[in-house]
Amino acid sequence: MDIKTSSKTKIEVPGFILERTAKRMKQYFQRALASADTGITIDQWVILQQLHIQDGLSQLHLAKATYKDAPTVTRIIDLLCKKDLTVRVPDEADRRRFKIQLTEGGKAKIEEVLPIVKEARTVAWNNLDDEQITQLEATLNQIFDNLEF
Amino acid sequence: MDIKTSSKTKIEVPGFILERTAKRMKQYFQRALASADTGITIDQWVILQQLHIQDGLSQLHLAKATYKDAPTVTRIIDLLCKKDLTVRVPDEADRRRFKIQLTEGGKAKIEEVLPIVKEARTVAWNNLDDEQITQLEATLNQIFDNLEF
DNA sequence: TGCAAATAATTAGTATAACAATTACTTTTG
DNA sequence: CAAAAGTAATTGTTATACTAATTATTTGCA
Repeated sequence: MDIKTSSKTKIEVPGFILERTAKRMKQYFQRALASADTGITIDQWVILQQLHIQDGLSQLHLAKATYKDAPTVTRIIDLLCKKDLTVRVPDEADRRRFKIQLTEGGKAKIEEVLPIVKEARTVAWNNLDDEQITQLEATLNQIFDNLEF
Repeated sequence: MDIKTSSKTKIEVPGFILERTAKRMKQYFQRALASADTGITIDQWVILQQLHIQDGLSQLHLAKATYKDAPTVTRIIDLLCKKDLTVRVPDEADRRRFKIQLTEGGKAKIEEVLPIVKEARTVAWNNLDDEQITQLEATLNQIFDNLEF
């Protein structure tokens, strides 16, 4: 019995396909970062990338922008700070907050990692035309909106 | 500054949309299971569902069928066995293996959970026609294949 | 103004996931 | 047939995610 190729013995609902594709994509990006010895994970990259777009965000802003929750962001920032890629700057306007800022090392890390991520993207979207990607985004966003809570 | 609605300050590449949609879907199903007090997680459900399709699979077969890795399956089976939903039956043809079998409780749990999962699915696929779902599956499978390793 | 409610960050506990390494067993093959 | 190679399950470590609870601070409202 070969589970890998039998069709009647596999879960094939769209949700499962979505889940496994997202998982493999994440794994692929993760391995690309690991084999290039970047020293960061894909989730840490997502935070760095967000800071690249807009530096000095609070942790809660980062959480909302990246769809991660607050405890997760706390721990990712802990790791990024330990690696000297970011710093927590107290927000003097609200002493509960920090502004998370990229260090010079953090900015350098972004320059280092960006080509690796772009290369992985070209692999992922290979054989897909713009129309398909647009359609994919629209459908995914519809599902996302359906599941608003 | 409202991060939630500003478009220029958000990461909007297709991979990010895929990731966040898969994450929200998983979260939605997870909450449906939790609020109905099923006592299982969505990942445990995936294993149960696979056993429902084909009972008595080895852990490695389960891993391949569900795209989880072996250690993850070991730990999920540990939990399912602790809840008396499955049992590890030694495979006398190969003493390295177990056959994972549903208990009566496991079968009952599947009957209990299936309607909850089906209901969540109708919410997820709301506003999508069959053509869109077919297209979505095809595109996702193309991406999945692109990232074969 | 003062106190209750809300907010930002953190901590703790459990579950999932990747990877590496280990143990026990089976298959290959020399 | 015995040693080597391969396989199934497990264990350990690190990271991410969700929930709940805690602390510190700020805001809202009576």
